[in-house]
Amino acid sequence: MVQKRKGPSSRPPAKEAASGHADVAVAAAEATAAGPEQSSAPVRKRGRPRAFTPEVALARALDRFRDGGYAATSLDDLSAAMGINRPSLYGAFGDKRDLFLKAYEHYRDEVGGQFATAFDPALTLRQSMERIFATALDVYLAGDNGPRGCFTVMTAGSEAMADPEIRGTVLRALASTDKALRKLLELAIARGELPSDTDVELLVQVAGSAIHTIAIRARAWTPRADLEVIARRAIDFVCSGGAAASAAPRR
Amino acid sequence: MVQKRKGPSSRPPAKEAASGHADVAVAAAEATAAGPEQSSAPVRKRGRPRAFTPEVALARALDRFRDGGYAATSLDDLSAAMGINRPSLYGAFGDKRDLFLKAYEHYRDEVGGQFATAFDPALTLRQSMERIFATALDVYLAGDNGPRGCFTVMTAGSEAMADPEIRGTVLRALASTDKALRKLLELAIARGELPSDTDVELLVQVAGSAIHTIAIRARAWTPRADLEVIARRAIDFVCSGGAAASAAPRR
DNA sequence: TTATTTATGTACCGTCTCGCATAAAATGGG
DNA sequence: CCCATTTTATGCGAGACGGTACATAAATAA
Repeated sequence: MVQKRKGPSSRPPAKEAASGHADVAVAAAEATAAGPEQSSAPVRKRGRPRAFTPEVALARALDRFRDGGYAATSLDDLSAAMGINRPSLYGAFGDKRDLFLKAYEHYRDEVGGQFATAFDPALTLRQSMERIFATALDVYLAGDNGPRGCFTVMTAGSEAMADPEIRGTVLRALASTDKALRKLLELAIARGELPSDTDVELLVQVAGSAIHTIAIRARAWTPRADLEVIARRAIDFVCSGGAAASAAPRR
Repeated sequence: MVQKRKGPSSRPPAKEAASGHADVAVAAAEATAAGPEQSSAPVRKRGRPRAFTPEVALARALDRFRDGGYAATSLDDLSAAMGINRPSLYGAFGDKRDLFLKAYEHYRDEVGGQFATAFDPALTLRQSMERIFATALDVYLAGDNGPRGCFTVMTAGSEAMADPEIRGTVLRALASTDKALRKLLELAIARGELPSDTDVELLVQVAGSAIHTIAIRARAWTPRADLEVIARRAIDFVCSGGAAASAAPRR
């Protein structure tokens, strides 16, 4: 956590260094959010307790960032949406950029969890593919003010170019999806669902890029039916193994 | 947040209504940019001449918008980069949002022109595909401060959700690319470069989504060689006609 | 109880934001 | 030559921006 920005005498890092693993204990709290007062650890911390649950506050912040992006979302917007006054917000999550990074990680956990069920090895290849794209459509089209799209794609388009740390998270997210798709296809080959000479990288590319094009088009309010056509083509193509990858090129 | 519409008494539209086709005459100037003083129309307008060329000023503005996006680019940034003080800038292009839209149209003309050579009917399908992706890589990886990516993808991720007019331009750009690819493939079929039972929509999707995934990854500093691999796969796939589209699905 | 620790709410800082009012400068028309 | 027209530069102003002091409130430890 080098974080070159920020002037001297930054308090939040000092707090982390002083209280040690306090943040870890808080982060261990499950997102189930059963009751507002019932925290995870039986040991109560020393001072005045927080009036908010960090998990749900982060989710609220994420909503705002997903709607407008980093630059267009002000701390006032965030403070209002999270129900936390700015000084508390700053004390709990650091400055705006820190909050953005934490919200992004929250997104990765949340959406990663939604996609995880689609990659369940108990499913057939086709079942997995159907769920992957069904989840993608649900995630990308949801939103009170309009389709929120894919946060990784949004962030790649805005902050990833100039900010190395944010870029790192984007690259990690992209690589994670590629890897999951590759593993899924290799498992399908091992099971005999796809022929052993399948061009895995081609199928990974077709499926992954279909997700990206869906994310982009969703943000522009492309009707769900149109996106489903794109998804259907990718699913059928992958599940057919690329329709004879061993066929000789025609020219 | 994208700032509603603009209050009453907006001057730039009034000026357009008064001076009539002034903007059209300026817009008709070729982008060749031969000399700074030699304007398009031989008739000089009445008042004090402009100290800048609208075309190159728009190009400068576009550079800034492509680097940081709409919200993160201030009018001071734009004013400095264009070499135009804010009031002149406002008088010539309207407010920030108007300037963004005009810069976007400039981008569409410029990049559309670069891609146009790739869609020359005199080229073979493979030659066209090679040029399309070579152009995409050049355009998306260029930039003094980092890879600028695809402006349409960037704008889809940021402003397109909440601003209908910007969204319209994004949708037009997306549809334009799809249409050009479709036409290219249909021509290839008519010439016998691809079999008549080729699944055109599948190939359009694979090529178009490859462009999108390249644009996204480029913004995150993915090495050019990695992007070339993606391009290569899309090119070979399309030029092989999808490797037997008529093959029966395996399951 | 008292001390300590942590979080909260108000209020504020300096800076930047966008847009515009104003007046000077540069051209063509009469 | 003077006027009309258009663009230029200076600079202002109301508000939003990110970030922070400060005093207060609420909890635990001694």
